[in-house]
Amino acid sequence: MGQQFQRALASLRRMIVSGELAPGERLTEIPLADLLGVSRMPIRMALPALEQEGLLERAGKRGYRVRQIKAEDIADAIEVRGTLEGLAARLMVEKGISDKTLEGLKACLRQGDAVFTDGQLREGDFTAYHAMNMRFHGIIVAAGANSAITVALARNDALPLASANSITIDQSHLAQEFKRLHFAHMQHHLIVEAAESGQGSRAEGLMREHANAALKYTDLFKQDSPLPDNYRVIIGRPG
Amino acid sequence: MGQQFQRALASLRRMIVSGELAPGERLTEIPLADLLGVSRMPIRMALPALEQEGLLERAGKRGYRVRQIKAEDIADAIEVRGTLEGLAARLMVEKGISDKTLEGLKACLRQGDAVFTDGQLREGDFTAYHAMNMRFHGIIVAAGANSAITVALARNDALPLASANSITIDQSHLAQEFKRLHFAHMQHHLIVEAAESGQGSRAEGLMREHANAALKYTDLFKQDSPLPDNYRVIIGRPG
DNA sequence: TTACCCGACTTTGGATCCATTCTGTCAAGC
DNA sequence: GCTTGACAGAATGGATCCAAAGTCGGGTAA
Repeated sequence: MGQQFQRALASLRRMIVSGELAPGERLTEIPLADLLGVSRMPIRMALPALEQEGLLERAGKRGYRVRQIKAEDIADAIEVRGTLEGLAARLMVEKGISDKTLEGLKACLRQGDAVFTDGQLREGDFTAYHAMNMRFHGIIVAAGANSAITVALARNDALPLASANSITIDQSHLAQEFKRLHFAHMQHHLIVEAAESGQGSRAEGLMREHANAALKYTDLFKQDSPLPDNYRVIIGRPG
Repeated sequence: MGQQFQRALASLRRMIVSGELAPGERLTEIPLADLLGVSRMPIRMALPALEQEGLLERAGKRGYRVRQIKAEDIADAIEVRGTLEGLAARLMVEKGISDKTLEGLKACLRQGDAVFTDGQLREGDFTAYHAMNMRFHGIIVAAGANSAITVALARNDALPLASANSITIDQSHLAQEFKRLHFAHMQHHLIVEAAESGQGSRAEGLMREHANAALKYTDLFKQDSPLPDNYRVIIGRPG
């Protein structure tokens, strides 16, 4: 759509996710318009969009407030993500996995292997893993060839920490985090192995379990403040 | 939100679902505003909302067009619905089904039994079944107590014929349709039996399969015209 | 002193106006 | 004859204005 609308939407989204707009804070159109230097109109378009994304909720009959994201919300979204991605994995196998898809997945495996085989942490390892991980999940969802899954996942992934497009790293325990991602990558291997063998149901189960690789960090949200400084969030855009 | 917006949204939704606005038809704001007797503003709010619901799609950089709903889209949405409702059923069992929930489900079973036990068709049977069916599915989703499932299902159900809130009846084969619904109701019985016995995984599988009770009618959409006259669609609102 | 009602102010929803951008058509040039 | 470019018309995005609805506070009466 419009330039101003896109800018307002992106700005508000960023301010909410970063905690600049505190959970529970009431948002009214005019102050936001002044703050962002636009008229009320782009704000009026953006607020319902952010409500759709689950970042805002209506405050009574008038106005919106920033939604308090609870650990439970993220855990719920991760469970749904695992279920839907599991379904996609099974459908991918049942419909017959194409050579191109299989090659794409194997390329992801190789890229992940390259990160982990030298056994030591290097600058850029996390972003490299993250990029590969997004591709891996994206390929499976696309190969599931079910439009409703794609749509449902896109909406479910609006909660940043629930999405396969973001990973959260505890920078004060890098070695441990490295092992955690390594384990997740071994799950990638098993998923591809199952898919290649035509084991759709096994692929589904593995994919479901794999979503839990992110679950550990939902505890962080039991505090109502933003993430502690030692955590780093990497968020990417699908595709 | 506003009165005019709600009216515009409802009117447009009805006109799209009924085929009054043909699939592929291009929608521009001013003619729609004139048609509904409102200003452009409510229309401008309604069109993105209908795009979110999957009833419209963007037509290039300017304007929207009515989305062509394919049989495949509905089949996809039904598969996702079965998967998510299955997840809800399992969670309901695993979290411990409450007395109130169980009693609600059993009430649905009794209401359904009342429809089928006298063995003959009566006026209002389909609407009675439909009301019960909505409650049954609603109770299970609510008892799953996973907010992401609720949200995902609400969005997935925007396609009318994919939702548990609508049933489609072939009025030229009423006796056969009666049997079809009877079979679906027997699945309800099995689901409750599994839930009561703590068989979460069995409940999940049954619920998944149960979604297919609606699948038969996706063939109807292979024609690009609206439904034949002998089909009757009953659509309800959840809650 | 407390509860209820009335009024003023704030905020949102709707309409209209203006500017920008896109699209389609027609003509000219290659 | 086909392609490209320019111009005109139309549609959208953004801003401002107006009306209606809601909320908050104060005052009065019980």
